[in-house]
Amino acid sequence: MTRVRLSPERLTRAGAELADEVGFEQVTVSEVARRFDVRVASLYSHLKNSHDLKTRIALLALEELADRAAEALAGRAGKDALTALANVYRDYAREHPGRYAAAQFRLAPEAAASSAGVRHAQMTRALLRGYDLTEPDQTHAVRLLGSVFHGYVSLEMGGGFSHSAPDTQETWTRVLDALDALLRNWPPSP
Amino acid sequence: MTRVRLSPERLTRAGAELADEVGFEQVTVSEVARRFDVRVASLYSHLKNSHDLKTRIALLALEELADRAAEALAGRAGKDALTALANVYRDYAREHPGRYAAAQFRLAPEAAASSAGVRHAQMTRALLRGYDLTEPDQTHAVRLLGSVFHGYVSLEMGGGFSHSAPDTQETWTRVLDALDALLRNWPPSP
DNA sequence: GCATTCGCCTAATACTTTTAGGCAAACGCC
DNA sequence: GGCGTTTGCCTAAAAGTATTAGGCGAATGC
Repeated sequence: MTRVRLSPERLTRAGAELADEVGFEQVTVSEVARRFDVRVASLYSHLKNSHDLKTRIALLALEELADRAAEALAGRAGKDALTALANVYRDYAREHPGRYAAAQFRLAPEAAASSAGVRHAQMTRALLRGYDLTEPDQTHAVRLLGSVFHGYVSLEMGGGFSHSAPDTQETWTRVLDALDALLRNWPPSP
Repeated sequence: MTRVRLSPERLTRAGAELADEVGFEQVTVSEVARRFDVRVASLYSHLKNSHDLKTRIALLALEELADRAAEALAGRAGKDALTALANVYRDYAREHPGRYAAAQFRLAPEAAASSAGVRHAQMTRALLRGYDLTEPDQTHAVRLLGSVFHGYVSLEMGGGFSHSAPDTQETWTRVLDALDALLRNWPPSP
């Protein structure tokens, strides 16, 4: 029997594909083993445990997402940049629902700190340079944008906006218009 | 041996408590059985299966949340109502993290349609009567508010706003200020 | 008090997760 | 090209969860 050449990276990629097919919740060490046609126990030389696999998938998704975001922001500013960044999240979630769910996986604090998660916050800050916000309002705005992007995408994917009129694409466009208007006209603190 | 008097309702409540203690993901038919000191198989006369248990917990959470929202909105309007409704979600998530996670459980379309989920949308609509929005902008605004509430709460709970300055309470207040300003000054469509 | 119902039990099967220890393929070296 | 070492995948086994089938006794109703 020739060997299969497993590695944490290959297992993670397979896990990510599996997540997109059946959902992140259903990702299982056993199923990944099955896909490589090896015994489950064999994966445990490459992965600490099931949680480790999920963490790695989450980190992969965060990186991919951050890479896409960086590319989308390059050379854009203002509303153009806002729209581009927002669409990165929405499109990624549509193309890779399992990975997107993985990106929400609760990471241990140290893992989170060294993840691409921080790049995301930095990029949203970069976006805001096109608007006229100073601290602490800039941080408030970073958090608001993160909330809207994540909240919208997650409700839309979850069927929260049941396919009723008006269609979600229209809402998405108008929400981005509204956010742009809000950022250009951020209310002063009282 | 005297009987324990199980029922779907009691099992659901126990499951909800379990969710708040260990997380919705970790809710297991076996653990619920353990809490009633009965055999796992005994639960299957009251529940179709594990998925059924989770669905029931989700429906319970949605109802509780809708009840709280209805109470919070009673007698309030405008920004007062906006703040009250927003705090219902945030407070519920803090008091009952497992139930809040359950409320995001993907329901089958028919279950979703007959759930309290629709009440939530109606209440957000009611809130918007205090602002001057007509269709389809009202629907866009309903979706925006849902996204912000859910997105903010979920990121905050997930540690997304790593305990850095400024604190999340301040951001929350300013975000609600910003949303109020936005709703009072909704940008016309282009 | 007795018959019926129905609720919880035992038993059994099938997965998934995880650890321990074995054997042979692959690699590095002469 | 043979030889030893490493190491990668295997078998074995234990523990936990999900689920179904069928039994027996407690609760209920007359």
